[in-house]
Amino acid sequence: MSSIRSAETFPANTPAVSQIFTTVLSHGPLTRLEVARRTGLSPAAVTKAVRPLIEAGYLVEDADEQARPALGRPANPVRVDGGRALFIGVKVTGDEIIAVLTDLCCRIRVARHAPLPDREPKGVLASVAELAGELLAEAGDLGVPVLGLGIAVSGDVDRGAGVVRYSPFLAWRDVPLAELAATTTGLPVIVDNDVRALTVAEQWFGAGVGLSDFAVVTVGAGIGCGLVVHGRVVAGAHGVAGEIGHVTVDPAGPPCHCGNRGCVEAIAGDAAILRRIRETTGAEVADTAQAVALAHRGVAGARDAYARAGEAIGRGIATVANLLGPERVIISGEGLAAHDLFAEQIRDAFAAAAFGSAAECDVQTRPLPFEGWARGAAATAIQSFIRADDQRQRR
Amino acid sequence: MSSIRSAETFPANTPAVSQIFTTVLSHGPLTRLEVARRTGLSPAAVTKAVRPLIEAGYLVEDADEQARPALGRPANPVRVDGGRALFIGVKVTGDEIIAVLTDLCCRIRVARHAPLPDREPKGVLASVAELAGELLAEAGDLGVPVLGLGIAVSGDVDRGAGVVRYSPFLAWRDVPLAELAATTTGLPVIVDNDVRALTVAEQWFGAGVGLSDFAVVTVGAGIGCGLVVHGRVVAGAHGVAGEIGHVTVDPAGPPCHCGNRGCVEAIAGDAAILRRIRETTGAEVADTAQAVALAHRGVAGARDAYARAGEAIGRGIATVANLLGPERVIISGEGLAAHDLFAEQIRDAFAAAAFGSAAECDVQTRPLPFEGWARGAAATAIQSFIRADDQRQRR
DNA sequence: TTCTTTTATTGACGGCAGAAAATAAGGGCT
DNA sequence: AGCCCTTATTTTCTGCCGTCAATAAAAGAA
Repeated sequence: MSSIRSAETFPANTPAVSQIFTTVLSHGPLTRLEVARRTGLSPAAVTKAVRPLIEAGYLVEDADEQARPALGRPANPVRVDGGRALFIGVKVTGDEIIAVLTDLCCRIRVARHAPLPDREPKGVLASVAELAGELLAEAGDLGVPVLGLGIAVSGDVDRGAGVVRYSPFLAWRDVPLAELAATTTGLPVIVDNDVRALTVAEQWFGAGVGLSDFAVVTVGAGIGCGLVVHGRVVAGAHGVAGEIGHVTVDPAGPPCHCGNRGCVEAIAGDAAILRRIRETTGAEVADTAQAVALAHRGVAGARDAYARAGEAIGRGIATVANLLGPERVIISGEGLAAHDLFAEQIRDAFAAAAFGSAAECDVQTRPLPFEGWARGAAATAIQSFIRADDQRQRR
Repeated sequence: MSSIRSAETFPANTPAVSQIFTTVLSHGPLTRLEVARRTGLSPAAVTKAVRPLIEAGYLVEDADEQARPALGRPANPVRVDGGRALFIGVKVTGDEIIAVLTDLCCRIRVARHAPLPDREPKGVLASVAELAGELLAEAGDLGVPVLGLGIAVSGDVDRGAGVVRYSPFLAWRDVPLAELAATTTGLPVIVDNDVRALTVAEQWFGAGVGLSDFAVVTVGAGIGCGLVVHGRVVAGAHGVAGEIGHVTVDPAGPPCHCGNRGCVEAIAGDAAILRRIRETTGAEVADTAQAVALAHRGVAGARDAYARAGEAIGRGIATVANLLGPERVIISGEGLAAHDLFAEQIRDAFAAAAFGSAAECDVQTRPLPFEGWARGAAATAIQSFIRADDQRQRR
């Protein structure tokens, strides 16, 4: 707690600086020349921008003596010093809070979680503050300042205003969470939708690095989707975007809590799979783990439920691909535990429903550890720290 | 033909200039102060940027003496002089060519069309050149230079490269149309997908002015969709985007030429509606006009076919709204002749399938005259003339 | 007539980024 | 060992865009 300089800001006076920094952040160690090539700036501009970043400790020269191209002056790559600063990411679900302490490169240093005794904003805030306090103490032990706090909440979140407009799981409406948490913790706070936060993490530190158009699809209790178009995360004019879960794939399908029938989520969400297994097999499956076990044992009804789920997800992804033509779709989420049960159906349904060259889209799966969501929240905090008020996008 | 200075370029040395110009172009006459407010630039910058544009004749001071605010120095609004330059837009369909001569404000001055005797690139090119020649002659009579030619083709078009990658209607593959037409006509040529071109026209001169996120849905022989996200038209990583026509709305629906079942186009495309009317009523409907007439006469099978089409379109639009959260959806296309037959179904299906606040999206219809597509092509030519090599977006 | 109010314009200034050239740092060749 | 070649980095200089602050302009109000 003692070593925190809460007013520390990133020395990004100019768009070029933040562009250069994010390039180095995402693309590992790079020589100045290579940075210049990727950003379209001149080598001179890179040198000038890099110097203050090195002086401030955010970049370091990577004395990596192994990769010698053997001709000409040896290159002197720079990389981000992850240990220069720490960030806290918090994911709030309906029944627990997960918090991580990450470095500037979004690598997780410490992870904690705690049950959520109370869904009232006040109680949640207290729990967040407590976990954040523990992580701040850890950071203090390391002697590294914590420069931001990101909070991810599912539902309709206005990141700019820092307000949770509506969260079904928490039963919140118009809670100014950023302001509340900032006064409680003394840190700069960013609040964002959980799927968008995960998308930011993929864009800066994951499988979306370097892509200007991609989608992240999360499979679990719900089916979510984060979209990056023209290098920026899509937020939606009314706060709603990426609602792949309520895309209809079969108007004759099972009813969905949204009031329609045959939504992706009504077929491929955890609850939907469980219900279907119960209906077709009559078995008493209490949770997803049992359902997966049943399917792995080869019970036809269970396998079928997962196959249908895979087909629905594949169709949903194909819809995204047909509409947006992303370069890549990254499938992630807790539901990937059952990946082997529906991977094939996802691919087949996608291939069948993708139109023309939309099928060239690269569909990959990425496992998501349980701290993944919290890490996404940390990524939004890092992003907001770096570009404070700059809205440029990279190629 | 005589008065064409083919090398004339737009004096947009700086991003600020092109930003200011497009603001004035889209938002009618504006005072310099108002322009400064909208662009976020300082009034001084606007004054300096405007001067050369006035000298070059692209802007004029609007000596409009009626709207006096009666206090302070009288405002001196500037507007674009549409008559300063002309552009040609050409739409190539499977069986005819439509060409328009527009001014800089994309107002149509002359429209022509001609049948397409031949679908080979050579023959199409000759027809395009002939129509363009006629329009060039008209422009010559007016003494106004033509500064660009836009060509709109359905299918997979690489605008940057000026190549038609694949056009099913013309049976073309990898035709470098921009290059060919440029050498034939001597004009700078832009080739783009027809729906994207129409979207550009709406973005700059239509119902999309000032919006950073909206969609254009075209209803006709096919169902198409152009998307604007973050102020830019979505092109798709593999050339495919906005393929709303092949979004599945009912996996048990009628087969589509794409190989799937129940695509929007397989239910709401002109051919699909005709087929369904024939099947349900047994009537011999030869074309869309007859089908509309039948429905207007109250024939149940015909009315039903249109109702189904409206439902499919509404679902498709809801899918777009759920995924992207646009501010507005603009429905257009030749199919709007039957607008009264399915407008209600579109609205109902959209309202039912839109999730949460995605339903707040403003859905409007805009009639599309038969020169609409060609005007879109002209809009792309205007756009490319103005921003030559600038990729900034507006708010 | 003189003041007030709003808009437009001018000139000085600061700062970003690019170009060109200089400098640095190897390794290979003779 | 000394020279040359290649590549990386830095320095210096310069152009130029856009802001700041002061000024002009054109009414109506007092």
